[in-house]
Amino acid sequence: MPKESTARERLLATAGDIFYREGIHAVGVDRLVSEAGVTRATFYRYFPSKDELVRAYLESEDVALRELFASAGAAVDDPAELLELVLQGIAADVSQHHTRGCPFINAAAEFPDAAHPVRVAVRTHRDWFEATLVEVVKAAGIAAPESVAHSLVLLRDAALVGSYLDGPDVVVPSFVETARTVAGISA
Amino acid sequence: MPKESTARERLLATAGDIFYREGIHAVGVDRLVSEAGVTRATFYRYFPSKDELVRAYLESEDVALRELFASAGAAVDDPAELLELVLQGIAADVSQHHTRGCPFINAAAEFPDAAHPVRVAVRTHRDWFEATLVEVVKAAGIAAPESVAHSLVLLRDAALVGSYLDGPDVVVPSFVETARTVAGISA
DNA sequence: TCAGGACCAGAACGATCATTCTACTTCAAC
DNA sequence: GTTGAAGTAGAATGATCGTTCTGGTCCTGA
Repeated sequence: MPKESTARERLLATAGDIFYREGIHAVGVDRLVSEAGVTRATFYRYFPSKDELVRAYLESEDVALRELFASAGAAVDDPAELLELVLQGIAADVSQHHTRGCPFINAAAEFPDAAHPVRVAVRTHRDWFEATLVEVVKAAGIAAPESVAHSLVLLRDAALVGSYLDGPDVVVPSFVETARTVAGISA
Repeated sequence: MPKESTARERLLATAGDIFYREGIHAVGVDRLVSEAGVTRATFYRYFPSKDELVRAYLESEDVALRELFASAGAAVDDPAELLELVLQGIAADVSQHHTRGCPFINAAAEFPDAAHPVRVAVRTHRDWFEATLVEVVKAAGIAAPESVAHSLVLLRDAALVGSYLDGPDVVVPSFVETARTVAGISA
């Protein structure tokens, strides 16, 4: 009953699944359309190219995280509590949801050209994430918020990658502890 | 004058360059052989498959880093000084040499199957690196060396990825500072 | 009723993929 | 002096790549 096309949504959802789990250059259009139950013609009706679907996939990941932050910000009043919630949220995401690394880092590994739309989407996401973290850290009244936010971005990258390659059990406690140290929060 | 084949060496060197700079699935055998000045027949004389060349590429990266650590260990006596040298070495490597991220992390992004030879090479490398860091940290007389070494592995992952995506100027100082904090070393 | 858009089914495009093959040259070793 | 390994050149394999096309079905809105 959706006025918005269901074929496009299925395509995007399928792409999100498969691109993340198996890589981007490794999966072809045939695979995508057959998995989404859609024909090639329909694919090219909604996306001018495969690259554009890749970009849309990253954009939807970006949107999902922004919404997560927005709802977390709305649910919590105390800024210090929000920071703690963010750290816990990252830890949970890394152990349960994003177990194959960071979609943006993985995509960047496959797209060396920084001017490519896919890389622009990565850049956009990282800029937003960094700026958002600066706000959260600043609101929590922590000194040198830019520097701390930088470190937290680094640590989240590391947590995502490390959880994929070494397992969350080793990495997540290390992430939480290091993040608290950097932010100057006592356990 | 080398008894050892020069064709194989050229192939491996070329693969190291191109795989790192452009990704793995993105470059074909045609490209590799033409860039190395070698024919397809010669390629398949030395490597049973492209995947095997990928594995050999990662192995050579692994060997290079082990040699770097070995020579650093031989050049320095004071364990605390060695740890500092390792941190500086990572910082330098990240800003000057490995500016397209971590070869192992990038490869893992393209090879989702943990049992694949390429992923086994990644596993081997990370196990060695972690164990080596534990030794260095322990020798420096730092408390909880396993935990600290874990954190340093994470931070190096983050520095490599972050330097690629955000630039070394932002990331390297953050890496050095956070690493010193984690290791309990004063500036 | 019928026009038009959304979608399906499937063939076809030229290009490129990894891999294998034949045929010829070069050179060192026995 | 000959055998054989190492290499070159380049065609050929079948599969898959991203993309386009033809033709038909279904459903909705005017």
